[in-house]
Amino acid sequence: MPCLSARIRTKTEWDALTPDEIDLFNRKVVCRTYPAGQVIFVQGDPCKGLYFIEDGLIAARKVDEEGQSAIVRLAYQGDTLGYRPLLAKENHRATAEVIKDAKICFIGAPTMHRLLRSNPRLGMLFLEHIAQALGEAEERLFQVAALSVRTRIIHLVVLLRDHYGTTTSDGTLFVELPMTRRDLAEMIGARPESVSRALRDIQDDGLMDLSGRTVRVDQIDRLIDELHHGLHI
Amino acid sequence: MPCLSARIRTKTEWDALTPDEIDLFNRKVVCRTYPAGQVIFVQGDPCKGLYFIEDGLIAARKVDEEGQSAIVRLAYQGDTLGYRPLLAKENHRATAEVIKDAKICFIGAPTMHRLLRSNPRLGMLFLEHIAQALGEAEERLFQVAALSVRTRIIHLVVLLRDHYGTTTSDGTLFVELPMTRRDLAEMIGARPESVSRALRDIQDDGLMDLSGRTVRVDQIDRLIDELHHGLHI
DNA sequence: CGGCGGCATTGACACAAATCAACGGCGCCA
DNA sequence: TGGCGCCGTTGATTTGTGTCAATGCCGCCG
Repeated sequence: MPCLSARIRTKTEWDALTPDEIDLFNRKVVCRTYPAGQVIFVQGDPCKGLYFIEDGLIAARKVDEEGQSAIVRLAYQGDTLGYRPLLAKENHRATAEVIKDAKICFIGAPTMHRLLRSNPRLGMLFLEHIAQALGEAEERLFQVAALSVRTRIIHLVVLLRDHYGTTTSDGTLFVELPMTRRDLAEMIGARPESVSRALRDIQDDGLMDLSGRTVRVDQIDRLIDELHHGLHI
Repeated sequence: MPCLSARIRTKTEWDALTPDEIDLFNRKVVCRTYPAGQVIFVQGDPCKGLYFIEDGLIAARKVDEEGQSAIVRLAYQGDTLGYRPLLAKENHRATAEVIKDAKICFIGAPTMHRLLRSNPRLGMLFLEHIAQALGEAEERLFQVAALSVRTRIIHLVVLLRDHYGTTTSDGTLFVELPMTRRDLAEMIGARPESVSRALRDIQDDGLMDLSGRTVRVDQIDRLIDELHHGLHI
C-alpha cells in the first residue's frame, strides 16, 4: 500500500506529480504511525525534509525560554508539515506534536528539491498552499490582537467545524473539540480557565450546548452573527 | 529610468528575471508615488496584480465590522505587496496604507502569471520569500498570544532596528519609530495609551531613551536579554 | 494670526482575563 | 485495588490593559 494514495493526493499539491515522480516519491518515502503526544520535530532542529500527514491531527507549537507557549498552526489529513523551514531555508521554528494519532510519511529534503526542480507545477501548487496558510496566520494574528476571548473561541469552533463538524439529518451541527482545554487555550492565546468560562458563558447564552469535548449547535447562524455584529444588536 | 533598477532588484526575488523578462516587466509596469496616508488597495477588493515597493513604508491592516483593527504586516523597500492574494487566488484580505511616502510599481496579474510560467526560478524565489513571511507572521502570532505589551514593544523596537536603526561611531543605536503611537499599538495588538506607558516604563528602567519618535539604546544587549530572560534575573 | 484637528501623554477608573486554589472525575499502572 | 497524575470546572482575588477624560503640543489652513 503506497503512502501517497490517489484518494488523498488529488486534493493536495501532490496532484502535480507525474506517474514517474509518484514512483520516486513512494520509493523514497518513509512512513510510520505516531501516537497522540508524540513529538515529530522540535523547534530549533535543522529541517531534514517534510512530513505528509496521511491521517491524524498535528499542532505546531512555539515555546520561549520562560515557558510561554502558543499553538501557531494545525495540520490535518492531507496537509504537509515542515515545508515552511524547508522552503525558507531555516531551522524549524516550531515544535510539531501529535494531537490525534497520526500516520505520517517523511520525505527527505534532497528528494523534495529534486521534485521541485523537475516539476515547476508542484512549486506553483505549494505557492498557492503557503499563500493560503499565510492568510490564515494573519487572520489569527488579527483575532488574537483585536478580539475578546469569547469571540476567539467562537471563531475557533467555526474553524474546527471544517474538519471536525458533522451535521445530522435534522440540521443540528456537532463539532468535536479535538484537543484538551489547555491546547484550545494555546490556540487562542488564553488560559484554560478562561476557555472553560467562555465556553460556559456562550452556552448560558443559548448559542451552543457543550458536553465534554463535543459542541452541539442548533442555529449556526446565531454564532456567525455574533462574529459579525458583536454581542449586542 | 526603469522602475526595476538593478540596485534594488538584485536583493529581491526579481533577480531571477532574464533580460527579456526585465524588459517585459519594465514595459508593463505602472509606477506612481503615494503620499503617507494614501490607501493602495482595500480589503475585499479583487486582486488585480501586485505592487513592488521601490521606496517607502506600507502597512497591511485588517479591520472588522466593529472597527477593531490590527496591522498584520509591514512592507519595506524592495518588498512586494499583494502577492499573497494573487497566489492564493483570493481577494485582498487586508488594506494597504502608506505609512511613509512611497514609490510603488504596479504589475498586472496576467503579466505576473506569464512571468511565473516562463521562469520557474521566479516562483522558487517567491516560495522562499513567502515562507519567510509566514515565519514572521507566526512569530508575531506567538508574541501577541503569549507575551506582555512591554515585551511586545521591545520585540517591535528590535524588529524596526533592521530597517530604521542606525549605529553611531561610539556604538550607540538609534531606532526611528516610523509611525504614530496608534499604528505602533495596532502592530502589537494594544492601545496607544498602553504603548505610551510601556515605552515610559522601559525608559524608566534605563533600557532606552525616548524622544519623540526616536529611541536611543546604549546597550542593545540589555534589551535583548530581557527578551530571553524576562524582567527578573 | 487664530483656531481646528490629530498626536502624545497622563491620571483615574473599570473590567476582562490571569492567577491561585480547591475539588471531582478519570485513566493508568504499580 | 489503591493512588498518582492529568483533565476540567469553579470560586476568590489580583492585575495588566482597556476606557474615559483632560491637557499640551504642533502643523495646517482658512
